[in-house]
Amino acid sequence: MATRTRRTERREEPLSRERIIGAAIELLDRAGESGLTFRALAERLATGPGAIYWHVTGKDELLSAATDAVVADTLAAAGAAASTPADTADATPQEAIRALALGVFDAIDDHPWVGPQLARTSWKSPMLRVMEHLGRQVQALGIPIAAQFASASALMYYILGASNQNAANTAGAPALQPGAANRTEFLATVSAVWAKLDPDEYPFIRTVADQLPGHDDRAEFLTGIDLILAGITTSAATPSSTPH
Amino acid sequence: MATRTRRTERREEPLSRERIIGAAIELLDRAGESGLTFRALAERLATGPGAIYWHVTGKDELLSAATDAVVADTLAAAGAAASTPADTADATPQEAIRALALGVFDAIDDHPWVGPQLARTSWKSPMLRVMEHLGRQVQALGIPIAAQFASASALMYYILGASNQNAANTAGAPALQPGAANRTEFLATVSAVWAKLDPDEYPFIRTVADQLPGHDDRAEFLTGIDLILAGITTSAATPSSTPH
DNA sequence: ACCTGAACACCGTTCAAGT
DNA sequence: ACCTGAACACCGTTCAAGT
Repeated sequence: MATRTRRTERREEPLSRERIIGAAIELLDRAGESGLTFRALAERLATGPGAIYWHVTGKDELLSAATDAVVADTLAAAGAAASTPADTADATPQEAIRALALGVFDAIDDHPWVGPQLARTSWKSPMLRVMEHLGRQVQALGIPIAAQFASASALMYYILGASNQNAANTAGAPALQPGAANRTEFLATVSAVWAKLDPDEYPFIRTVADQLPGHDDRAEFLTGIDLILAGITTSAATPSSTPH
Repeated sequence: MATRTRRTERREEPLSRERIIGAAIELLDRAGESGLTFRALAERLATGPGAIYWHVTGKDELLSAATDAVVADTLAAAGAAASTPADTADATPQEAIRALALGVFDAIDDHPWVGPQLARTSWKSPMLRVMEHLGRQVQALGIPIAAQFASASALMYYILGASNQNAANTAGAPALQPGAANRTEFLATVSAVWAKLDPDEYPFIRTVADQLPGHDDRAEFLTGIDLILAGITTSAATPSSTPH
């Protein structure tokens, strides 16, 4: 987790890139991407808007740095949890991948602005870091080299997309943020809307509508991970099984 | 494909929601998300900024409508191509899913702003439409009901994430947009950067770096689709194979 | 009913001026 | 070297006024 700083900054400590990024993360967590403003940031840091530009080139770099910080924290925590003997003796690659995936899932749930930011930043350092960790476990699974990149990519994109969707759903009920109660309420609402869709246009969505309310988001997320893991291992066993 | 309108609008035809959305898509395609401005839009439509608000509630709705239009066009085209006897006699569900996936992939390649927009919009109509089409094919595969949603979701998120990444890569070389030559050049540059990463921090990325330049993006994308399809079918054959 | 365009309250960013 | 804060060039959105 990113370091929590006090609401009102003590002005004695000088401005620094680190403090700016920390304050930016706080603003983003509380008010979303539109909440990050150089003026709001300056007020929070008890300085002027221009001062920030001495430590940071602009808003883009600030957003990247904030995203990078969150992801780095997440991977450090997930990596430690997976490889420390304190957890489970020696984790299988599958277990390590699940732990990694859940780490990203929870991080994006805590910081909903991170998802869109990751998707936007092409192959910059945060995505690279996640890919690196996933790729090592894919290698540990014994997947042939030629299929490793595709395997890690499939996991990566699923993790990013599902986490993003989940975070967007959570933000969908704008009243209270962390309440688990109103999230299930939100899902019930969505389910009701789906059930009323045009049967000719949305037959599949309708049949699936009543499964929605009971879902545990994290469990459902892991189901998808397992599904892709199954695809990775069986595809490696019988290479190029399906022609295109 | 969305209807191309002339650069300078003939001012005889009255303003309409449809014309506004068309002009918005043109602006987005040419200049990206930041290029869509009510002032630029007004100039293009030979009117004032305020006029647009009579047909559209605001920028958010305009962006949603533009995204919806692109996705609707794409699905209409992909659906027709997959189900028409003119193409191949009767397509298997796998082939239909690949066609659908490629349709979205190409659409996001043509309209890079669509990807982030789709990811942002939770379970609104464009995503729902894609899910519906994917879900029908998943049903056609004979997947049990309980696993259908997870299967369609995995496909959906992979498609969205991979298409997005590809579009971001294409936009990464800002000089010429459609040139296939400089995209491979871009990948060569990325590969070179990856090869020089710290061996202790990025062992996996380094081993994978030299595979990057030769890749056909669309083929690589389909490899991932096939991998997930393999997971879907084998998971259905042996339910809950991997515990969590 | 539909359009105009000035005006309002914001932005990110710059930069002369201070310490 | 680091900070200040006014100023610039933009935004999305509103709204009285026109036709």
